[in-house]
Amino acid sequence: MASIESLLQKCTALTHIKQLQAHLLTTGLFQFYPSRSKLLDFCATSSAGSLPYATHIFHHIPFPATNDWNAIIRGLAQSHQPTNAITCYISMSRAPCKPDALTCSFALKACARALARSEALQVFSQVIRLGFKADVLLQTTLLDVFAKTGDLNNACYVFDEMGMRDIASWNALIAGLAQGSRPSDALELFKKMKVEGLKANDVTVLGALSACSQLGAIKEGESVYNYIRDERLDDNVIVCNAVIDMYAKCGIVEKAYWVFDNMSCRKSLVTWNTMIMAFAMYGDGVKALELFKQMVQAGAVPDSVSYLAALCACNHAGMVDEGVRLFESMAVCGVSRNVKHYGSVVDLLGRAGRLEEAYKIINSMPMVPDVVLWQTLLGACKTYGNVDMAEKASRKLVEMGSNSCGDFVLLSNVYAGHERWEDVGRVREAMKNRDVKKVPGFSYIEVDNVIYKFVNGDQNHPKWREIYMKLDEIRFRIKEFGYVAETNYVLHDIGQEEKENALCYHSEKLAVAFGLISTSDGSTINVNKNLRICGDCHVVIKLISKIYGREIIVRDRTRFHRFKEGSCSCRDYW
DNA sequence: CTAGGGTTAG
Repeated sequence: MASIESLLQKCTALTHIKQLQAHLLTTGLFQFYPSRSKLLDFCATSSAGSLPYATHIFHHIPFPATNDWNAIIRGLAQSHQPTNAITCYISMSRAPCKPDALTCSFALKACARALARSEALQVFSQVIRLGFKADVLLQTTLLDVFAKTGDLNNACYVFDEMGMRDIASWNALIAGLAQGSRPSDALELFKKMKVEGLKANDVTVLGALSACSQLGAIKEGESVYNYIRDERLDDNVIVCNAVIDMYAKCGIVEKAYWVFDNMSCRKSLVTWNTMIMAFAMYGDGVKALELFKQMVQAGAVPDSVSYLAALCACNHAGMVDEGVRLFESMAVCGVSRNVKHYGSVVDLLGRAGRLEEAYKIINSMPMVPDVVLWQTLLGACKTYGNVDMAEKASRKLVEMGSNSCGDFVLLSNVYAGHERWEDVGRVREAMKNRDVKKVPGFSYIEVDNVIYKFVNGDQNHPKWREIYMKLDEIRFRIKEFGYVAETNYVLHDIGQEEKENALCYHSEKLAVAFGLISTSDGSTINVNKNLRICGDCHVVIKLISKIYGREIIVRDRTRFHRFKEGSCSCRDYW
């Protein structure tokens, strides 16, 4: 008889599995290993199988073996309800058979997916009790769980304590650091790995590229790409996609497109989506939509991410009607809309001043609108000075328990625009009574291969006095060009002069000033900010680009701004 | 027929 593996491989539907099960039952093989466990495993994890059916079989086994449990725990860990795997693992500890290393592996994987940190620690203590402490694979999984649950210190600790490490262990920590808002540490580890004589593979470079993208570290990114080419890692479409994304996020959309256009491997849907999103971030709506068409012509089927990228492109390019048409065509094409699609059109309509339509769309949503949607609408209300709508949006935000400082400032600015000072005061009072949160803004800039980070009002940089002097100079020079500080971007509970100061030392201004004093005349300055650029900084940087003859590229949370000769690529629409 | 399991782009 053919082996159970080869028979399972031929199963493409649940009925095939059932036939095989019947066959095993009649031949009496079902009660023996490894056949039963292998069938269970296949049924629980393969797309041809069915997890409920696997669970059903499992419950009818009088004394399940370790491998039967493993099959179910593995299946549950991969399912939409990974916590069920943890529950199952706990019931197993009351069963007569013992968990093995594999059981622990699947349980830890479930913890990672369920973001269950304390459960992961419990599984880990079991790992030690059962004597699997030195298992490299388990240690790597554990490291990954810590990283994914946001406990990077413990992830590093596990890594440091490992007696043996292989490439996957390094990869797990590099990826963990990159995805856990410590991209600089990820890059450092990437370099250290090479120093220690390990050869980076495709997974390693993905982590490194992700770190470069976040930091906007073009030099690093470029050198990673050179390595990729030398090692021929670019025959992997996933690697190519990450390279395209890296170039796009580091401000070189042309290079991103070059990589896209010169790929030796087959493009995937992600490849197209990445490139469309890249054009969108630059406000090049025409190219983005062209690519969207090309993608369809090439036979790819756009998914919800493709539509999001295209909508985003319309949004950043002010192509309102195209955007609305795309949004409406989604249903026809059978692509489901999520909160982000709604967010994008609401933004699109809001910025065009079509507030009523935006409001109607929010109310027509089949899912609960999130905070971001109402904030978007509120922002549009501020732009168009619509008090009624602003009050509606604010009421929703308060109901939803939003404590964001920006929301209060927006509402108070709408009132201020109509000189309704009593209402302004009321909002200010509400802010004091609540513990409003401010997300700290920061900016990165790379100078001579070193990445510097600035926070608002930063005085930690060794050259901070020089930087502040440069900013004073800038402030003086731009006033000649008629600059007036746009202080309505600041909280209302401080005086005018303080407001100007608060604006003056925004992280992006500090980074640009540092760029001016530490790079050669005429060279391009690249800055990367975690939040959206503020209106005042936008005005100031435009003027800087003109007065100092510099091209300045600022990447903010959502897009790129390319400042040149006094104007910005976004045409002040963002 | 007693291994299998870990790291991965939009």
